[in-house]
Amino acid sequence: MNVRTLCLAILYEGPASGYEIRKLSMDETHKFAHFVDASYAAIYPALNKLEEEGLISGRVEHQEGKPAKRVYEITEAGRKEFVRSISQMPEADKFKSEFLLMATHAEILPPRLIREAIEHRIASLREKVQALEECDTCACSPGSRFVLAYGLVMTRTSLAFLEEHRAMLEDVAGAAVEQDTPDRTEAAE
Amino acid sequence: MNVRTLCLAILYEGPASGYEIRKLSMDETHKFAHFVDASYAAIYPALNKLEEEGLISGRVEHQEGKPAKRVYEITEAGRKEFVRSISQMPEADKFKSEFLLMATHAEILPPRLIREAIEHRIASLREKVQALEECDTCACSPGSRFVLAYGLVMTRTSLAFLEEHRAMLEDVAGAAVEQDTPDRTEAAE
DNA sequence: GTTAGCATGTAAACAGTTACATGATTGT
DNA sequence: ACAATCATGTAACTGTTTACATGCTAAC
Repeated sequence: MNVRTLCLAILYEGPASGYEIRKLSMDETHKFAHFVDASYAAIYPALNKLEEEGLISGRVEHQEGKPAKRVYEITEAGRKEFVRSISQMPEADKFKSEFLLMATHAEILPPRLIREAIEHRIASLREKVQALEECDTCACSPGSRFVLAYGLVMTRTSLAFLEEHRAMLEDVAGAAVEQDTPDRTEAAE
Repeated sequence: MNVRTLCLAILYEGPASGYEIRKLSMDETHKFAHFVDASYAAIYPALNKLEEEGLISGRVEHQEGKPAKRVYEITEAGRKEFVRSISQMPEADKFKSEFLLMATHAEILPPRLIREAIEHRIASLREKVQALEECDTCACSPGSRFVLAYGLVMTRTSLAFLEEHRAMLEDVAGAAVEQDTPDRTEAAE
């Protein structure tokens, strides 16, 4: 998904400014967390283009004690365009994990690093589980409830797997590295 | 992860040509499937740059009945650089799902589309589970075994969740749309 | 009086894709 | 004859990020 669709998706829920869209796209507990996290430099031009196309309409809103903000609202044409853009057969999920890349190479990395990375990951997965558990599922649509429940199940599964199998990585960490001995050629090829 | 690191990761396992790296990066059952899928236009320049930097070295290999290929091998400096590049604390996993975006908005989409998307997803998840089950885990390192096992558990969980809760989406699909314009749907490719 | 947050935006750079260009060989 | 696979590569484009620029208010 691109920033354009992200903006439409968020504005479909209700009016927001560029700044608020950014905050929402970063909030892990928000449903859009499953999709993108965009920077301001991507959001503002996207909003301007969407307004040019008549898919959203903006108005300046003055606030006390804060700078004025430009609040956008989705138009009827925008709603149609959004529905059209999510009506194609979805592509397979895309997933990238630096942790799994590290895990694959546990043997050639220092045990300390592996242990730290595991602890770090467990901590952030626990945080995410907690945040998802605290979401008020009553407040949202059935579709969003499905997605939140899915996120919770997947995050719990990920956490449980790591807690159960962490020894698999910790026990082999550093096994294929000789620290002091210079020019050690590895046996495995 | 970027194409540069992908190339180093694959060449760390053994020599390969640009064409072969592409194939490996696309193979869902291969361990690198968890990381990136790069196009030729990204791989070839990356390989040239890595060779310039002395991190890999290439030689032309002539073949009978096929065009010659340029096979690259990782150098000692390349191995060091790869270890260095995966030694930073891993960032949180990145995940994008067009299916979940669609699911979130099940209410405003036609039931037919939702049903098709679910069937499609179930089919591809089943394929992935089967492919992962057929992987010969004995042949690979403990780190790779961990990653493969993780992939299998997560894929099975995703599949089970969808099979158990598909009704949640199917029952609400189209609930929030007025059929004022009858059957203006075009056949998707 | 400095840091943090609100708010919008631009310029330069980077990463990566699509489409194109080439050419050989094998199979239908 | 035509398509598919192997094999390498470039040009143009898209999308996105980093760093910068501005300025106002609130809190420490």
